[in-house]
Amino acid sequence: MFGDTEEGLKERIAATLADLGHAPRAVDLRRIPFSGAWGAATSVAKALAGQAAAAEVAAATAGLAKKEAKERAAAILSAKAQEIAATLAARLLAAGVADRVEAVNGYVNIYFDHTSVAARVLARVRAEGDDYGRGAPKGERVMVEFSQPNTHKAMHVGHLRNIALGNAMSAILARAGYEVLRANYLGDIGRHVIQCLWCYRAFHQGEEPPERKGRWLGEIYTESYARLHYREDVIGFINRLTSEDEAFRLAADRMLKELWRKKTASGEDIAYLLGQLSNGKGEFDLNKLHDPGCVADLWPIIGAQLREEVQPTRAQGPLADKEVAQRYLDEWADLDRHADWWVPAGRWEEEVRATFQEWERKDPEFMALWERTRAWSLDEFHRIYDQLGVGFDVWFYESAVEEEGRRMVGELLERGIAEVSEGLPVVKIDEKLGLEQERYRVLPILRSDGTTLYATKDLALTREKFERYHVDRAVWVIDVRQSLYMQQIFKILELWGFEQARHCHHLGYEMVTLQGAAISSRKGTGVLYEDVAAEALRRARGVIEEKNPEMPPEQKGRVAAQVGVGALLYGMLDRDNNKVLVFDFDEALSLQGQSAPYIQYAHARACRILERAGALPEGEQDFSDLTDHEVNLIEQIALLPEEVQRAAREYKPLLIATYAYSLAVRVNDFYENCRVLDAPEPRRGARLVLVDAARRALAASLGLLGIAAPEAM
RNA sequence: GCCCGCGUAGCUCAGGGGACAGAGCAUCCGCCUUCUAAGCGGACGGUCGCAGGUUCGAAUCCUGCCGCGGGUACCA
Repeated sequence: MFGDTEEGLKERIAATLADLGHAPRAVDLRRIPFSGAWGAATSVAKALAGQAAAAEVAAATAGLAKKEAKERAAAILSAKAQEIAATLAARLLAAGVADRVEAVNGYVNIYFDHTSVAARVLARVRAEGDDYGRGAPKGERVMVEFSQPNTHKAMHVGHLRNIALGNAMSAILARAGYEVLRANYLGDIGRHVIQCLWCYRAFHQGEEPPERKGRWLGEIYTESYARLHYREDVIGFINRLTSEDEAFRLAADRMLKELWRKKTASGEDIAYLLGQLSNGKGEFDLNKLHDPGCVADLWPIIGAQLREEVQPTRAQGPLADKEVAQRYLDEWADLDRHADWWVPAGRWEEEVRATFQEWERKDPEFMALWERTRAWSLDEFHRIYDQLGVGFDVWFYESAVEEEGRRMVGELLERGIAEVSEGLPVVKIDEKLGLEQERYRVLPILRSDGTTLYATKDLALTREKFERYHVDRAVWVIDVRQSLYMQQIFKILELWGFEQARHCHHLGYEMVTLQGAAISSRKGTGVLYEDVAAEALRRARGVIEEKNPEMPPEQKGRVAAQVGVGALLYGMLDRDNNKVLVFDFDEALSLQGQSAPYIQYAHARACRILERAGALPEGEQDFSDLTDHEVNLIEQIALLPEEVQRAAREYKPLLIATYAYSLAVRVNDFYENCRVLDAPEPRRGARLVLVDAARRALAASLGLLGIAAPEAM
């Protein structure tokens, strides 16, 4: 907290306490929490008071009621603490520890000499320049894997949280002194890709748009999901309907008579349907029908019944709850738009499996299609990374680790780490670790049909990280829901003998939701990154036009991008990663208050002062008679190096996000209260040096968050 | 069932043993002849989910309970 002086200070306090006859005990040090007061405080006196006054307290409170006794004890202890603090403070002062040492409230406050500490801090910032805050090299190589988008799917704002966290974490670790490798791992194969390509070939071959093909592919994926789940959705709908709508149940008999007249359904199926539609249990199961096709004929009859419930034409019908019926009618209409899917849907799953086989046997035609469409997605991803200013050192692809994954499964089986259970290779982790209670459970590492799982590839890939990239520590930025899975992977790697596995870390984050509903690219309920970013840039541009119309148009565009994207990124970083983030468009795009633009603005203001001032003054400046505004700012600037270390240690970019904001608050406070350019010398020179240091600290902390620091806004 | 996370101002969130619990948004009032007002000052607003415990001291640590979310062998 106070650099090299911290340990020394603690030792001197401890020695002084020993001198005063107190038993040895740990000495705490913290910052004095008052504005304008800069120094270290210790609460040892409070702790010592508890022991020193124990007997006195016991005597004074004997026989008193609990509440009274407590108040009495508190009074005695607080007086005792202040007494010890006062003695200690006097000794420290006499010993020349500092020019000002005071006992306040039982604390001992050791005040820094503003002038000399300010000079030291600002000299350090100036000497280190753009490297201010960089920690000494740790000699450890860390790989941070993040982003991991799936090709053939759209990028939505949920993915942005991952990118923002991973990018910031990488920057923080790098500045803290680690050698960092940023890795991306693209899901370019798997069920989702096969599904998308099946849908593309079956329904959209040759109709791709001239641009934004990646996005279009995402839409195809969403459609494939809807198609493949169509029957399930219909059955689910019927089950909910029959359990909730009594009028509907009572009409079952009439509806099935109508179906019977169509003569398409067998008597057995009619009987089954009648039972399911009228019993209200919601257990209708498609597999129990001889001919699922009859549901297609029943479907319009269901719709007619719901319309009848909403707007009765027959007087004698049972009374329906119109609100419920209307809700179901709306849902029916949604599903009815794709009524023609029902019959062919029966063979789609089969078609998808066949497509999977094409991949497995590397069918040339299929491979060509896969590569072509994959490139569409990759192009789009690269555009997004460029806009975000995110770069990667290593690109991994799921498609490239499948084979290695299979080999690895063989190896794990041979070594007895994995075993075949219930027809597939698994690792019984708890059993292998000899744990009595279930904790890591069982992880399947290959499907029973021999196709690979995510775990298959992940295990193989991680081994590659260790062996080929020689990383000492691997960090995964992934959804918290993978938390158990990640622990399983770490344990398996440990069982496998990888020492590095003990230092691996899962940087989990909670999901991004949309007013309660989870974002899902399967269901297409996401807010696409592209759309949000476009709007963010548009709003930022609007503010620039208003505030700074003189700025050259080319610069306006650049700054709008820096501000808009910055606002989005900051919104992803300024809350704890294990808190659900409800994405609010206006809040995320806000350009005021606690936000990236606020911090960027403080930076731009500092830049403007420096620009107008010309060159920085050379030599030592006089930092005597600093105002509270200046002291508070310097104190915050001085904090950056340790905040970087803490953020790296705790895997918390949030710490930097909060730090940057408080720094900007202090810069603005300084700006409002302290004139620089028209201040008399030597004050002017000293303040210019301070502004320069503040500017560097702001730029550095924004950089750690992956956010640009424009010089003008 | 078991495991993990969350619960702090009207809303969104910081703070995770210490000195009066802090921001932003929202609402209201004030500040641009002075280095960019994307700013600044002020007002309003809190039994820190509940109950015990540990401690000189608990929003913070421990236990139990309540509420919400997530995970729990062939999804990723």
